[in-house]
Amino acid sequence: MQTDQRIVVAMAELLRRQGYAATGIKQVVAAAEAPIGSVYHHFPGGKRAVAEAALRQSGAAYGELVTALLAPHDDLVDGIESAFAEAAATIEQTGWVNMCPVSTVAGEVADAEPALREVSAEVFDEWITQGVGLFRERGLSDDDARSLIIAVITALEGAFVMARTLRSGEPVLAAGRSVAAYARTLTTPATVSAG
Amino acid sequence: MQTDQRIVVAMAELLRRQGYAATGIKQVVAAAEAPIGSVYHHFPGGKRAVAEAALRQSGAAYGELVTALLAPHDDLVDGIESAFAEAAATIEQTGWVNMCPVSTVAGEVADAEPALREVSAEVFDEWITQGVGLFRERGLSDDDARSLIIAVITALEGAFVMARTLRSGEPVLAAGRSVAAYARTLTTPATVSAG
DNA sequence: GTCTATAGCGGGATAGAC
DNA sequence: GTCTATCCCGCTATAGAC
Repeated sequence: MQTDQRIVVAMAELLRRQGYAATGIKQVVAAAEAPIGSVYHHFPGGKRAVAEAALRQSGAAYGELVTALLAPHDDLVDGIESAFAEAAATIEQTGWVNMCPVSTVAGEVADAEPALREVSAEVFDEWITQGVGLFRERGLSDDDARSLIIAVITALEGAFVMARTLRSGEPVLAAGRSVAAYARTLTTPATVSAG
Repeated sequence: MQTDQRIVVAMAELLRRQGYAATGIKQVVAAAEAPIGSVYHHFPGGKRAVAEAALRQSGAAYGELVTALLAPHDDLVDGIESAFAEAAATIEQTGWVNMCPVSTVAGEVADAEPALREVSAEVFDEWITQGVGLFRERGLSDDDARSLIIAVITALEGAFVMARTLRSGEPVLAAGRSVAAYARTLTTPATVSAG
C-alpha cells in the first residue's frame, strides 16, 4: 500500500477509537510505519487534511456497508432488523470499537473545527441520499424514505456510543427494535384498536 | 458560586462543545475565573477528576430534564413526541450546542479513558433506571420499558450529533417520529392489515 | 487556602540532508 | 520524494510565596 494511503487508514483507525483531538500525528505515522515528513509532503494541510481524507474514505465505505446489509432484503423491516443484529454482533466481536470514525469525530468537532464539521455533514448527506434511494425502491414516499433513513442512521450512531460505553450489545438491539417498528408503520398501515 | 463549583460548571460547558481531549485546563480556569492552582487544590486528580465531576453533575441534571419533559404526559407517545420537539427547538435556539456533555465525551473516551468511560456508563445506567420507572408507571412491562428508554436515549444522542453537524433540527424530529411510533406499538396493540 | 511562576513533556510542524 | 533532527508552542501539573 502507498504511503499516503497507509497514513489515511491509520488516521481513520485512530479516529474511530479516540476521536480527533486525542489523536496525534506522531501516533498516526507510527501506526502507518511512515516518516513524519511524508504527512506534510502528501498532505500540506497537515493533521486536519489527513483527518478530512480519513472521514471521506471511511464514510463512503461505511455507507456501502449499510447499503450492502439492507439491499438483499426485499422487506424493509427484515433488512433493518438484520442490519442492527449484524452491527451488534460486530461491535461486540471487535472489542467495542466503533465501526466508523464519523460518529466519534462529528460530536467533538461540530463547534470547533468548521472544516471537519463540513466534511462530516457531506458524509451524512451522502448516507441520507443513498438511503432515500434504497427505501424508495421499496415503495416508500420521498418524505417517509428520508425520515426513515435518518432514523436508522441516528439510531445506529447513538446506539454505538452507548454500546461502547456500557460494553453491551443491548442498546444496538433495542435501537433496532425501535427503528424496525417505525419502518413497519410506514409499510403496513396499521389499524389501531380502540382502548 | 464556590470556586470548585465554577470549575465543574465551566468544564461541563466546554465538554459539551469540544469534548474531553480538546478541552484544556487553562481554558477551564479562564472560563471559571479561577487560578489554575485551585483546580489541583480542590481536585487532586487533575483534569480527569474535574471531568468526572462534570459528567456526573450534568448527567444527573439532564436525566431530570428528560424526566420533567416526559412525566407531565399521561400518554407515553405524547410525552415522547413533545420531548423530541422541545429538544429540537432548544438545540437550534442555542446555536447547535449539545445539551449534555455525556454524549459528546462518551464516544471519544470509551477505549482510551477507563475512568471516564466508567462514569459515563453510570450516567447511562441511571437514565435507564429512571426511564424504566417512568414507563412502568404508564403500564409497560419491565422488558418493554427498558427497551423503550434505551431507544429514546440512543435516538436523542444520535440525533443530536447529526443535528449539530448538519445544523438542522430535522434529525431530532425524524428520530422523535421513529421512537414515538415504537412506543405506540408497545402501548396500542395494532392489527396489521394484510397487503 | 489562594494564587503565580515555572518545570517538564508532548504536540504539530518544518528545514534540509540525501 | 524520503526521511531525520529539531524547533517552537501549548499542555498538564507542581512548587512555593503569600
